[in-house]
Amino acid sequence: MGRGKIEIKRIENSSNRQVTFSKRRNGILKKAKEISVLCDTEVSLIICASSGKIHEYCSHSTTLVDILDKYHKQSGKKLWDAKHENLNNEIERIKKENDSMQIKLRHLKGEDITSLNHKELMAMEDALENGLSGIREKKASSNEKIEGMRKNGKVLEEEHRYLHFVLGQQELAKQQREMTIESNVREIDTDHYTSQMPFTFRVQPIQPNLQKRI
Amino acid sequence: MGRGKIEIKRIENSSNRQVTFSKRRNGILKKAKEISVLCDTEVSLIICASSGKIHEYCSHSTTLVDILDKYHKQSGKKLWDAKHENLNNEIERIKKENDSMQIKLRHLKGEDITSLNHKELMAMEDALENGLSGIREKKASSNEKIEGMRKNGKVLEEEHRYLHFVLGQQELAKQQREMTIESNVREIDTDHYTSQMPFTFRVQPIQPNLQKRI
DNA sequence: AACTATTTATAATT
DNA sequence: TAATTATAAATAGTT
Repeated sequence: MGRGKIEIKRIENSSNRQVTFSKRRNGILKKAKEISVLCDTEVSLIICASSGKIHEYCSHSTTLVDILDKYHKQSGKKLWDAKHENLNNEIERIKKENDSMQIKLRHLKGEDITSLNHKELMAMEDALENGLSGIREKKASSNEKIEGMRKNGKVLEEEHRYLHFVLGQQELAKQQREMTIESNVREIDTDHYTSQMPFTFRVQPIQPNLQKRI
Repeated sequence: MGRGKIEIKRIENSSNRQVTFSKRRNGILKKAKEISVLCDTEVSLIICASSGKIHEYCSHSTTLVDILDKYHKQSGKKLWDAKHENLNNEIERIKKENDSMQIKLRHLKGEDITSLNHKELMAMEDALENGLSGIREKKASSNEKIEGMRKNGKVLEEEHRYLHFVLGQQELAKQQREMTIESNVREIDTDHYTSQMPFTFRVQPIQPNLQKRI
């Protein structure tokens, strides 16, 4: 039906093929709708375009699943069995993997080891020792870091308190100076603060090897 | 397309409807085949007649399941039955379990432990120590058992060799007796064997505390 | 089920 | 890419 009769075989020219696809797709979708309405029947039409897009018609008042159910019952063909079988195999495979890991884990925890032979026990011992040394290394470095942070924190805190103290003293001195500027009171110097300061506020050298020159 | 234009609505006359169904069904099946060949596409057409009979077309080089698979992926609509869904869920669940075990195993082997915090490291260390002590206990008892078997084996071997020796001597004595029955040779007694026997063949008491009465 | 007048679909063209 | 048109194909009503 067109300007010329065509042979029903793959259209090699790709843009022609695309145009024909578009026209005939609309045509067949319309036909599907018409037959389902005119004859009151259930129709499912699925067309997969080479682009990957899917065009579908499913008659009103039903669903694809309903139609497939009917198809299944009537044809006796088991559409899903192959699929189910594959899924079941997959489950079987993963479960086995799971079980063997479970056993390994139990062994590493020292459980159920009666079944192991001497060689296996030796291998296990090696693995555990390796793991333990790894863990201990990690833990040690982590402990060090924490300890380091703690120490550093303490030093900073003391410095902080000392600075606050000095600041407070200077503030006090300033006030006194202002109040007694005419009474010729000697200025309080920093050495004086230090000698007044409680012991805990004196900064300890961070590097104990570097002694303060007295 | 026919002697007169028709409105697209259910044909009330049942025999007319049946005739139209038959004609249009052939028409659309032909169209489905044509588009799939001309445009090289996958097509599935399912028509459920009111009689209950199902008419189907599925393009060459594919199957309904394939097409439905594509439909499923592309549309995201759930075509699968509950069983299918369950199997998929099960796979998902087991895979997750698998992954977490894999991670635990790696941790126990001392790999990928940088992500662990201090508390987790402590727990891991405990687990490894437990495992190790279990393994060592087992290994020790196994070693003991092997040693025990080895010792026991040696003793039995010696007894065996001794018994062979005695048997050989008795055989010899019998032959000599037969050969010299008239020459009045004194019978060789068991004490005599023992004194002739090399030292290694003398049975050592298994319980050293039970001394042989002399 | 076959026929055929007419509608519909669409291949080629614009 | 979309509209047009000449023609093939489909089919509604008839026999």
